[in-house]
Amino acid sequence: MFALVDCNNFYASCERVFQPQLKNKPIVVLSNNDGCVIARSNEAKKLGVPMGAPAFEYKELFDKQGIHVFSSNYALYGDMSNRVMTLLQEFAPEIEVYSIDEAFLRFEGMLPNFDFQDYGNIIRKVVTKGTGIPISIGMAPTKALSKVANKIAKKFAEKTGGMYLIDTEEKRIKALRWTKVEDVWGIGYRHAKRLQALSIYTAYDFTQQPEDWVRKQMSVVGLRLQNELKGIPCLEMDTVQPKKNIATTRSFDFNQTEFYYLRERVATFAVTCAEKLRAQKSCCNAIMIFVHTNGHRKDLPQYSRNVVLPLPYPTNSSITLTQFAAKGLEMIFKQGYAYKKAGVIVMDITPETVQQINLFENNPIKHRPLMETIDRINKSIGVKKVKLASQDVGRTWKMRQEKLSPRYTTQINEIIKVKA
DNA sequence: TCTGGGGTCCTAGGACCC
DNA sequence: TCTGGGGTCCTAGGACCC
Repeated sequence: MFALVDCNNFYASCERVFQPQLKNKPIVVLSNNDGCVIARSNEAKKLGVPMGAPAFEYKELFDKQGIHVFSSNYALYGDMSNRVMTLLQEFAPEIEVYSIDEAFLRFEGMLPNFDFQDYGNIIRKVVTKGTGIPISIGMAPTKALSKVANKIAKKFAEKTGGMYLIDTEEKRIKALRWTKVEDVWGIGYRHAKRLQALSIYTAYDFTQQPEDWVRKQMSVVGLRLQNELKGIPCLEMDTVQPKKNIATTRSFDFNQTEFYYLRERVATFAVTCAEKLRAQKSCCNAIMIFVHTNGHRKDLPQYSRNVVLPLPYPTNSSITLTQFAAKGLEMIFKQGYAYKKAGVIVMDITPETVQQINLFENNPIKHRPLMETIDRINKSIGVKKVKLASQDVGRTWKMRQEKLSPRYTTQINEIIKVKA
């Protein structure tokens, strides 16, 4: 038996934990730079705020309807997520943290008459009491079906109490007939359109299609999914593995035209990638740098390019990666364009312990003690206190975050105050 | 004025090997 | 009409997820 545990309106719920007066009030959370809506409370959804809505277009609605607006506070959401996941670990021998607000649990070794419904209710109570975050749970014999069950739990929260179990053939069929094909986990926009054109409207319809046809149209990915929906498990639990690519990319608050600015941004992105690599004890063997203009501005000339540079040896040194990032930027930067976004992606990641020394290059690991020291200092006195000179030492650059809430759970001076 | 930031997997085709 | 028969690796592009 699998369970999919999902936090309800996660970012909005995190904000609400520390501002309980916002219970039952509409809340939205914005993306970086306060660009567009990435999370909504149920009340905000009912008021007609769509996912991805540009904030500037909806400002009037926010004001008129008294919608509470927040900038993204990832320090808070990440910490709250860890708390939820830590509690969930107590309930199953295996857990897969699927995203910041979702986890699969796999149950094994339960007695034949084990009451999963009751167990799910207990998990909900413990997590909500321990963190303040409301959750929904779907349980079923496969991962894909537990996703379906979760959707039912959430959609019919009053009837289900936020926990739904698919444990009979009858319930499985009923659930699949209720699920629209475009809402199935693993069927995206494109496949949904194609399936609908062939009169395949529900998850149940999809399970009735011949296997070789599914295989041909949607590859083994689609076939696995079909089996999962039929109740045949094909998807394993994914334990935490080191990332294969690591990206740091940002849109700018305003268009940048100067090479000088972009070089600083790209250097900072490279440093962040290096830090992420060191945190997972990996090195990368290639680095990609990209820049592009604002695709929404049809009136401006457009330019978009990337370059992948192989590295002479595996590295996670901020210094080395910054140097290559600058070199890459020089290769692709063109004067005369208004750049809106840039990013650095480190690729071809290998474990730190496996070091192939290059015959013709100098000692590739000479930066390691320095990097360890920087990491240690930044950890003890606050992130990003020690920087490279190529970064924004003068703090010239800042993300727009006008509605940022305090980091209640990770900064001692921002901790919530309770008045006597 | 303003429109996010991450990830994964699969397939086909090209380039190469013997 | 005919033009071998295996392989591997890499990349771009497509599809999906949160």
